[in-house]
Amino acid sequence: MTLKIYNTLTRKKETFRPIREGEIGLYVCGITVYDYCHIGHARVLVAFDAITRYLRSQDWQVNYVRNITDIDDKILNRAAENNEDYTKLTARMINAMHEDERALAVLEPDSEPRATGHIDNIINMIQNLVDNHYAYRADNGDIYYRVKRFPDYGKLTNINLDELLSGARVEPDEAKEDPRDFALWKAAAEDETGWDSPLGRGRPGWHIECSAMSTSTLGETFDIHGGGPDLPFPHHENEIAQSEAATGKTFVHYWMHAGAVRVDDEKMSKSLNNFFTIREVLKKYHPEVVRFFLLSSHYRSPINYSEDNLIEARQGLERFYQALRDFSDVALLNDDELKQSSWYKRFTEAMNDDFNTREAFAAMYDLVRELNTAAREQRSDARHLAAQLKGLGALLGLLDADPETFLQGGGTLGQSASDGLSEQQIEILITEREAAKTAKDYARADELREQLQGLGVILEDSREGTRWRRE
RNA sequence: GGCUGGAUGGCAGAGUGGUCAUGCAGCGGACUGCAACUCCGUUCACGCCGGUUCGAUUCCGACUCCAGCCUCCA
Repeated sequence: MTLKIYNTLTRKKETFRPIREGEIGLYVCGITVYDYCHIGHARVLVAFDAITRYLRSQDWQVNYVRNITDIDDKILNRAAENNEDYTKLTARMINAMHEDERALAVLEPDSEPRATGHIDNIINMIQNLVDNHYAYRADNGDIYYRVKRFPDYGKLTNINLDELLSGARVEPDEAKEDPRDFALWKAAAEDETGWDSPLGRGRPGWHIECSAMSTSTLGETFDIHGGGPDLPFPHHENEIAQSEAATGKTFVHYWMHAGAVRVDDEKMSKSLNNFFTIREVLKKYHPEVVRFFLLSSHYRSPINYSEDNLIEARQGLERFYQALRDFSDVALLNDDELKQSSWYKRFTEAMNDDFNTREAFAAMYDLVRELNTAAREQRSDARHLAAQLKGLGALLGLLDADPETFLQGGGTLGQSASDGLSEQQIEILITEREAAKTAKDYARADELREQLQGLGVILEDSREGTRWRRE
C-alpha cells in the first residue's frame, strides 16, 4: 500500500519514496530548553510519535532523530535572570521534558542529539561555508550567512528575497553586509559562554545546530524533516540554505509541519503569554485524554485547546474504554492476526493518506459499535473484536490503560482523594443501595444514587451487579 | 502588503462528482423499578457568485471571510 505525505516544499500530497528501500530517516526539530514544554510542543511530540509508531507497524525501519537545542540566547538570558549556570537550567528543563513525554506516552526517539554535543560539527560546517564564501566574518566577530549567494533561498516558503528586504521587520545591523543575512556564529567575550575555535571564541546562532545535527546523524540527504508550524520560515529555510550550500546536495526530500494550537480561539504565543504548559494541562486532564485530543484532528489542521474540546475528547475516549470494559484481559493480537482484519484495512487506508488520524478514529468508532453489539448478543467474536480495537489503538499509542481504572479515574488523574470519596466509601454506598433495591425501597436507592452523582460518581446497573465510574 | 492553508449540519471534525463519515448534543424507540451503559431509528450540511458536467459540497475561476508565517515562539 502506498504512503502519501503532504510535503510543505511542493505544497502537494506526494507518494512517499524512501532513499533506501524500507528505511526512513526522520529528523524533527525538538525543544529549546529554557522553559517548560507547552501544549504546542505536545502536539508536535504526539503527532510525530503517532506517525513513527504507525510507520514502524507498517514495517518501515525508522531512524527517528529529535534534537534538543541546549545553547541559545534565550537560554542564556533565562539563566542570567535566574542567576544560575545555563547548564543547570537546561538539565532541569530536559528532565521536565522527559517527564512530560512519558506522561503523554511519547516514546523516546532513536537519538536525541544536543547542540552542545555537536559544537565540532557546527564549527566544521561554518568553516566550510566560510571557505566557500557562503559565510563571512563581520567586524564585530560574528559570522553571518550570505543569503544572496544561495539562489534557492526561499524555496520552502516561496518567499521573494526582495520582498523580504522591504519588510521592515528585518533587523538592521551595521555589521551585516545585507540585513537579510543571519548569524551562524556569535562572538563571545572571555567571560561569556562560548567555545574557542578557528572561527574565534563564540557560540552557535539559531538554525546552524539543526543543520549540523541532522546531517551528522542522518546523512547529507535524508527523507523527512518535521517540526512545528512556525518553523518553515525562517528556521527551516535557513537550514536548507546552510546545509545545501555546505554539502552541495539536496538536504531533505519531504518537509512535514504540524498545525498550530490555539487557546480559546486565540493565537498562542510567547509574547501573548497565553500558553499552557503540559504539566498545567495534565493537572486538569488525564494524559491519554490530552493525547487523544491532539490526535483527534489531522496533524496539519489548526486545533483549539478549550475546555469544551477537551471534555469532548474525554467523552470520545470513554466510549472506547466502555466498550473494552468487559475485555480487559484480552491479549493483543500478533501482527498477522491483526492484519487479517477488515477494520485494520480501513484504519491503514486512513493512516496511509497523510496520517489521517481522525478518519482512523472513525473506523475505530464503527468497530466499537460492532463490538458493543456482539457483546450485548454474547456473540463469540466479541473478544476478537475487542482485541482488534486494542490493536488499532496500540498503533497510535492509545487504549493501553485498564478500562476500569481509566473510567473510575474520571478523565483526570489523582482526583479521587480530593473528591472526598474513596473507592471503599463508594463501594459501601453501592452495597447499601443494593440492599435498598432488594427491599424494593426505590426511593432510598435513588437517593443514594443521587448522592453519589452529586459527588461525580455515575452508577451503571447490570445483571452482574452495579459498576461505577467518575464523570 | 507578500507567502501558505482553510470556509461542511447545534458543536467538534473527515471525506466524496450521483447511495452512510464519525463523535458529542437533540428527538423517537428498545433495555431498565427509574436511570446510567448499550443498541435501533431519526432531525440538521457542505461561505458567496459564475463556469465545466446529464449531475458539484466535491473540478475550474472570481469574490467575501478566517487562520498561520513574514518578530521570540512547536
